[in-house]
Amino acid sequence: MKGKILAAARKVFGEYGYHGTTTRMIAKDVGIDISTLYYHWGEKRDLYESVIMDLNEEIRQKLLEIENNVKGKSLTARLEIAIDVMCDYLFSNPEVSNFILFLYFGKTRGDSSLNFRVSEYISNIAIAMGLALDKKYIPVKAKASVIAVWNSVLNFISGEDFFRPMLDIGHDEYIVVVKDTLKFILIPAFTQKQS
Amino acid sequence: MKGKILAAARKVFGEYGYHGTTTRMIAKDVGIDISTLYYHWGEKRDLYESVIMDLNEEIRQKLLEIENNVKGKSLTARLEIAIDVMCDYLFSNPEVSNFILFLYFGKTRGDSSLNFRVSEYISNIAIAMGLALDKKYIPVKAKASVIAVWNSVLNFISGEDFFRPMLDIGHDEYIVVVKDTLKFILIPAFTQKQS
DNA sequence: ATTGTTCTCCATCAAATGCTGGAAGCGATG
DNA sequence: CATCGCTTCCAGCATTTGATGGAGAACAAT
Repeated sequence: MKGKILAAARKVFGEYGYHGTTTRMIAKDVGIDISTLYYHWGEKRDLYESVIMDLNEEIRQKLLEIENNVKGKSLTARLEIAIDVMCDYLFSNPEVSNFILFLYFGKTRGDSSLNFRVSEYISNIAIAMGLALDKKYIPVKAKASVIAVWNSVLNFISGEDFFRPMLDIGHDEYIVVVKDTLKFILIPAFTQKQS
Repeated sequence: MKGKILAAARKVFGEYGYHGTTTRMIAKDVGIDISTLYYHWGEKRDLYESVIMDLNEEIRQKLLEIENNVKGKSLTARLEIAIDVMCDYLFSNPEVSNFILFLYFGKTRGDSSLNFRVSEYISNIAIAMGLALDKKYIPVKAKASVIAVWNSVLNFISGEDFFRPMLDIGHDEYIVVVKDTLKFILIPAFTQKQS
């Protein structure tokens, strides 16, 4: 039950954001009374933070998976694999990217400072992609590039409802276009001669 | 007064999103009673939609300005100008990009279908940048590329509080890094030989 | 001064929302 | 069966929040 609630919370929080979500919405989504929800998770904020921690772990795993997959490959191949894997994962779990974007851009009333551990990920990706040679010092440029890529992926997935009508294509084709566009833009950038 | 309220609403809605914003927060920001706010703008939703329309017009103007600036320039120069102008504008008005991102990714309780006229912009940019030759038919690839660029810009600006600490740099340097990173990634992509 | 218009605020309401107490269901154990 | 622990739900409380009515201030026109 705790798991079912957590999954529903992730979904609803991802769609409507923290303030846009009411505990009753989550409870209804699970099919239980609010009291049951409070019995298992306590305050709304606690549940919200639990979702964050849950997502943190899931994404860490996913990036680890990518890291293992790209070892020894060429830079182009590494980028392609990373884009494909992340897109497949996020398209299958669209609430994830939505949730993360809310965390990035939305303030939460009352104090906040919720920590989503992207920072470590960014560095790890930069190294895995070969953008940084020394683990001790990762250039600002490398980090910023990874952030840009990371965001591009999230945006295309979360913004599907918004962007797909503009392109006038179906869902499956959208996935292909997104992957192609990301590769089209990113691969030349990272494989160009460093100036 | 109507103007002051609209400006405050834009700011607060941009920070906290629709549901995260209360009419009292906006009124307090202006320094007036809520009743005064309701007197001028009626329902919260009306005020919200007014902000959207206001932003629509402002962005249309900004893109028009860019369009006029890039005429006759090379593709590389066009991209650089577009990135610089948009970054300068959005860094000076960070609530704008935040607001737009909320529109993209956040559902609003109750019925929604608020229309933010990005679709036209996307096509116009594609043409202005020379990614599409025929105004009648703009390739999906061109549109998708423009969307990716557009999103990248918004993300860097709205996510400054999130990303800047990762890079461990100051605000002014952040602006420079963002512009450079965008150019670093985008220019090679669009100037590469089409395959 | 009177009148009328516009604007602002105080007090307040009704609904929504976060949250809780207590009673009842239910399965395991004795 | 009786008891215990765990879980679920009903009913309700306190606060927040969207929204309004009415009284008064500011000000202009006559």
